[in-house]
Amino acid sequence: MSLRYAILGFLTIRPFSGYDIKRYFDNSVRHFWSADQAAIYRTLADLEKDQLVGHERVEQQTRPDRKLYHITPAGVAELDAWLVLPAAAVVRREPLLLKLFFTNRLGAEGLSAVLNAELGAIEAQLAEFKGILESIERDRAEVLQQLGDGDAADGYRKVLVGPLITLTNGVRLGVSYRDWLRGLTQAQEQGELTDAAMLAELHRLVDAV
Amino acid sequence: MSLRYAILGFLTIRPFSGYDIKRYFDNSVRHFWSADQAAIYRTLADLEKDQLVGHERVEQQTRPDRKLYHITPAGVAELDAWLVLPAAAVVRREPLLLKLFFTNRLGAEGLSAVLNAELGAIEAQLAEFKGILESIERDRAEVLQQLGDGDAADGYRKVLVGPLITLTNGVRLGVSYRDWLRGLTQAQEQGELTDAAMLAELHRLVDAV
DNA sequence: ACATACTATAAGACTTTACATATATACTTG
DNA sequence: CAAGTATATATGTAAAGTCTTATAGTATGT
Repeated sequence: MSLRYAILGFLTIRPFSGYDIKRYFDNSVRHFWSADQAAIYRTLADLEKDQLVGHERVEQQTRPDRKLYHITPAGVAELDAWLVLPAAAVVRREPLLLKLFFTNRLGAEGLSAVLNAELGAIEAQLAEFKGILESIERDRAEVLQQLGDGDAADGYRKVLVGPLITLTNGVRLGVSYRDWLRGLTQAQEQGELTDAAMLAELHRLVDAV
Repeated sequence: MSLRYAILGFLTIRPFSGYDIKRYFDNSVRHFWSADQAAIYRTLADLEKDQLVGHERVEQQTRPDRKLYHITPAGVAELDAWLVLPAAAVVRREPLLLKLFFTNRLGAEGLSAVLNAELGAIEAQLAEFKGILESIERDRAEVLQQLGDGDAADGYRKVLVGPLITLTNGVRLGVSYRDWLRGLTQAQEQGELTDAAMLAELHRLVDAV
């Protein structure tokens, strides 16, 4: 369960409430990590039981009190130990690929419907990435102007590298995915979605590896 | 739960036992779908309860009896209805990206260790894809020679298209993933794993979209 | 001779994730 | 003014998936 580590990681940036963490997830790492709100609150409770995080109650007049969680030294140690471990193999389950695996049962109209729906989804995601990039740059310009040139600015820039790396992954793989879908659509339109044509393409790809 | 549909799909090819299905999963679709052995047997029982599949007991002297499952007309209808639906959005959870998101805590050695482990894994997978392609081609040549030129051969070739499509996806995305990892390794070696350099690369990528 | 792996199915316990709902208040929008 | 959205935490429950163990014979390798 790496949700524990995801939360510990966020808490190394600064203290957060459960509600904050949920929003942070949804805004910054949704394309490679998502978490249920209920799971976040329960995991925070677990982490606290293990003394990896602690919290202070922050009273609010107009809203329910916030529980502002912070990471403990033991929590930092646990996180750092996990970070250097090779990443666990991921179990993938992609319903679209499953559908395409049975293309022969889909029929031409069914196939183009499925492909078009997926193309729309990936294009929306690429647009979202563009938005994320822009918002990161706006933030960065603002923060760097405030901080000037010093250790604080250096620290901020180092923290930025990780999010930028993952964003690069999203954009690169997203583009490949879109191109693959476009290729399929085109092949279908030109009646080239045959075993022979696919095999030829695969050879091109594999030989270039 | 699309495991139901995955199994229904396989049973449209020909009857299978639970054991067969598990092997089929592991050999052909593991890179985008995996299933637990216990889950397969339970799902087969569920599908039978819903009368979407049936089975005959095949006696064996040397081994436990096989239950050879076949799909029913109701099962085919259920599968075909699912196939044309737009694919459900996938929830991704990628531990590697989570680690890289917190690159600033990883340190240089930790980062290269994690990147190298992942590079090894993806290169092994690409090699596996190459092997799958070769085995498909061997099979194809053999089967087509047996079948000659007729409806049976046409049917076989149509069934092949789906697997080839998903394999193309695996190879294309795998190559992109590997190139992304290589880029990171190179950038790190050259001390260019900075926010400014990453932002510049992201701009190149996003502008090309 | 012994250990390991393959064929074949299945039940039990457990973990993880998802979905719904509860509570309480403020602010916005039609 | 009603409905919806946002803030903030928490519980209950169902579904889905994983891990372990059981049975039982064969085959293969060391």
